[in-house]
Amino acid sequence: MKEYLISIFNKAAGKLPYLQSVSLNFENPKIELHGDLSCNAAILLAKQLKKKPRDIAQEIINTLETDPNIISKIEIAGPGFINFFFEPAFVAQIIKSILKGQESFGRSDAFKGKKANVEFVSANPTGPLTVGHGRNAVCGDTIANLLEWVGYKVDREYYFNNAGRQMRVLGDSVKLRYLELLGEKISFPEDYYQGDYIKDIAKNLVNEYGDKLKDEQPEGIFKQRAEKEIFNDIKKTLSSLNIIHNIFYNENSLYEEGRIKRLLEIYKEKNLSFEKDGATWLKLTQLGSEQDKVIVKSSGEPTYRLPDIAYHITKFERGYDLMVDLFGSDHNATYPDVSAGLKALGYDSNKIKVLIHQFVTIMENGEAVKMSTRKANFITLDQLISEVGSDVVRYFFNMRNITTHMNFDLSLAKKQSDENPVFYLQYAHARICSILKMVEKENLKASQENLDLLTSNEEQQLLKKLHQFRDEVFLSALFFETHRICTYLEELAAAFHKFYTFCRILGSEKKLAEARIALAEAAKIVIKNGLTILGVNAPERM
RNA sequence: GCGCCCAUAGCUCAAUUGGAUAGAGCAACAGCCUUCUAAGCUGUAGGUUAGUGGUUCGAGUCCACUUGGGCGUACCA
Repeated sequence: MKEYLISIFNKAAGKLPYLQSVSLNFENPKIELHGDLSCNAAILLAKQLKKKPRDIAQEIINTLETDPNIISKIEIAGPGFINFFFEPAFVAQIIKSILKGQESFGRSDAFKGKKANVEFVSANPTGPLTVGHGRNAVCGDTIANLLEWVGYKVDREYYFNNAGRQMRVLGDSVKLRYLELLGEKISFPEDYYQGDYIKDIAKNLVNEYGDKLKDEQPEGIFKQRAEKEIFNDIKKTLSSLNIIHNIFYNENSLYEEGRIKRLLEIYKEKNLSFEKDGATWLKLTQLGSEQDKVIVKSSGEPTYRLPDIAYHITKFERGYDLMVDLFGSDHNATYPDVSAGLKALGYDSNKIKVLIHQFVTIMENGEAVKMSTRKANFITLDQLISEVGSDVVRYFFNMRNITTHMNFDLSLAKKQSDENPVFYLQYAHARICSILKMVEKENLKASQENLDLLTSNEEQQLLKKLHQFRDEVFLSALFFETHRICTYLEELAAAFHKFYTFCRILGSEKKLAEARIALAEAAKIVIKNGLTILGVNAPERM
């Protein structure tokens, strides 16, 4: 429908040049009375043309060459909206595109030939993933899916650091637990990793090596073993959500390849850094920031900013047209420094899209649970998945705008998992599969011959919803908003359930039944494609 | 103190990026299964969009201030 309007407006723009100076915007009105699609161009043009919007609207309508078999009515309404009403028979034609496109319907090649990198999760291997990481993981993977649907070639990347202070404490923690298991009296510092998983790793070492590791350094086998086991667990957790990163980028390689050293030299050469109090500072004030920041501590160790900048340079070198970084809100202060540091070197930081998601507050028995990996009072992502299932976890995190502070009531999630909207969608899909099996037994088949019979309110509502899918995918990708897909699918499922209730297939006249089967198949394809983007299964029966 | 984010129905959240009468789910109430899956459908009730002012044809959305919350504000990441 929208494509048709765009084409006739483009044609009219030849006669009305001012149409080219406005961005054409066709909306789906909330109220049926306002038509199927609505255009506000006349209102937007009023000021520029110094004419009444309704007069401009009339002029536009007079110029449009519309096919009466496609558009049944055009109205000017309110302050100057142009409302278009479509012929039911034309609306039904969408079924043909859907059945032709199948599992590709909704994809577009808008960004064909472009490469994108989505960096997400990126948790250091100091402990299992928590529910908080779950939001990052799910949204990151879904955004990657969305980008693929609009034509990008996408890399899913995990950036990690296995050096540094956190990891040293991890090694120390494992060694202490190891000694404890050997019967030594230890005192376990409060700021060490308290979780039971540390004891499990120590136990494995005792089982394999006995007391032979007593004199080993914590930085050696203890740290290495901990990293390996924890990383394996993280990957296992992610893969149970069907999340697979194809690139793991180790911060350490930036040092090994001499990138850190080189970057420092470049900043010095360009006179963008200076020495003070034994540390090296980046002249961020000169680049528009509030204050200068340390990039190498007086101890000689770089702060996170330097490797972060070097890391993003590798992404530029790897030729990405779009780089998405997904962080929790605790990182909201770090990015501007990195961006400024990159811009100073001539990199186009507009290619980097930093998405900050707000925290997940876990509620249990009406109380907020404060979580910390160090203190080990977290709820792991694994626990959550095993309690409610991967589909619910993925849907739950996807269904909300990442800007929202999200409340996760654990007790409620377990109790009411049956009432989760994801089942509403899956049920719609299962219902369609079931009816399609049923009609096969009756020797009925989908037919595209008599789609013009699909004129009832429920059929038309469902068809119009199907028209919107491709646009929803495109806009979701453009704005990196996964929740739009959820909202759309809930509306689509609702439209289907109504159709199912009021428009029966078995028992209808044969031509009508065959057209309805085609409609049901089209709805099935779109629901399934939408769920696929979200990473949620579309079951054939429930 | 300063910076970023947030505040919408009893609860959890939407609202086509400034559009027309702010919508869903859950919870509550009243109905619908001898007929394709009742994990469904129909109806009722629920709102000064935290507050005050401003910008314009038009504001939940943009601006200013106020209130209340989250996260930062390191020579941690």
